[in-house]
Amino acid sequence: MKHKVVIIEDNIPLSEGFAEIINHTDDFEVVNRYSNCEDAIDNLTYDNPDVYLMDIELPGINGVEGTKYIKKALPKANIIMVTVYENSDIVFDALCAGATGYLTKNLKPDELIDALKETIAGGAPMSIKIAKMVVNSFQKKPSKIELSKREKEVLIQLSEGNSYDSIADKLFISKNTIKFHLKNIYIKLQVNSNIEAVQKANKENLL
Amino acid sequence: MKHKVVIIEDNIPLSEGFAEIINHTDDFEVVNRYSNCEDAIDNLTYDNPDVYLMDIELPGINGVEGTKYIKKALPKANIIMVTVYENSDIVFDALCAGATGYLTKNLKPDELIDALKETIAGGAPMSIKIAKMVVNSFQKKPSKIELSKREKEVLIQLSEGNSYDSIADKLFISKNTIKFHLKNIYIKLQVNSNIEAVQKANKENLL
DNA sequence: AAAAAACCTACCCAAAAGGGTAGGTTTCTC
DNA sequence: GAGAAACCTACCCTTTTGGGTAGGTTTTTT
Repeated sequence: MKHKVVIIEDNIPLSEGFAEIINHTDDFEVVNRYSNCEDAIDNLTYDNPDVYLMDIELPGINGVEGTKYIKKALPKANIIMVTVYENSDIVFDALCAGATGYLTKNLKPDELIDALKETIAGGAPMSIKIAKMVVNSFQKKPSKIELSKREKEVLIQLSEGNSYDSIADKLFISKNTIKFHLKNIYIKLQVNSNIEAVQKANKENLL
Repeated sequence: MKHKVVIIEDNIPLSEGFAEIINHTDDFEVVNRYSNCEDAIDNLTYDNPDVYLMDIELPGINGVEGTKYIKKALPKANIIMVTVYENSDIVFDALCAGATGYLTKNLKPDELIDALKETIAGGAPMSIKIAKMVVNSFQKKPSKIELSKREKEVLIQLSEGNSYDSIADKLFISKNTIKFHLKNIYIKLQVNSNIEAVQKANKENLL
């Protein structure tokens, strides 16, 4: 049994090209092609493919919203975004929406097939630049702000929802000392409330 | 000029195997091999390789800490983790530490070379499972908690560091209403302070 | 040994937040 | 058109925070 692929792409020549490539393989076949999400969504359970190839820029519902919808209806569906966009926001939006992989449209036939195979094998095919972007997103650049050990402890306790009183108890220091550290933290972090301090510390990875 | 590779791996046969494979290519050569991070760190600027292949489990400084150190000294260094661990914490720790890629040790010679090439091309080589893990980490599963529109607005304002008074002004409602919504939010989120509410809302992606 | 950071404590006061009760309107759903 | 849910407001009072001053000790750096 071949793995079923559905293509959602409004550029018909491109869509046909993909289908051509896929239908020449032994493992995959294109069971349907759509030029918009709406039509694809109407036939979700009928098509029930192993993999969707999804364009992002589509008339009507765009690829990211379409991905969310399909994922809600068919949580096990694999959706590979195939698009020209390498803008980071769009990439991350697509991944957050539930995309399994993300390829750019300049891909070679081999790469398309490899991506399909990787998807079936439980992987997440990505083009080189995208993979790099994704990995980079983990690399939090160190903040220039330096908190002392004690200040970090206080902030961690605070972030866990403790009041100054209970933090004082836990750290065996007085509430006044907690406030003293907080004041310094606010200055270092350029904020003036505990909420902002906790959020900024989280954002800058200070804890 | 061949691209320079340094291997940090305490399993000598494995290290030799990698070197053998790499030295048989036209594009890469192993300029040094170490069985611990300390020795590698001593020769950072002397070796100055294009790519490090780094084991995680090493005597002394482990691969993740070593990666942090090397990245600090040589920010442009490409460090590929090569390890048996597929535990998610370790993978993400390594990526956060600055690893360029992450491969598992059962890789084939071709895959190793491909990974090196991908690295030089500015990519982030990952084995299939790792790529999937990384992509999955973006897919925030929707929380079962539902906040009303107004509650979200209040929480967003709060997360931006505004006081109840200024939130009241911005939303054209009274401070009492702010407090009313907050009370309901605390119940829904099972917390009892604004800090916790903001943090939980962020974590659960409610805003 | 001197200087600089980091750490600790106490006190004061004003502002902000938490928790409770008690009412009302608007909007959507059945 | 009844009921539910979301939304809104006003009180009350207690606790918690923020911001200030003014001192001290310990630890690290120069």
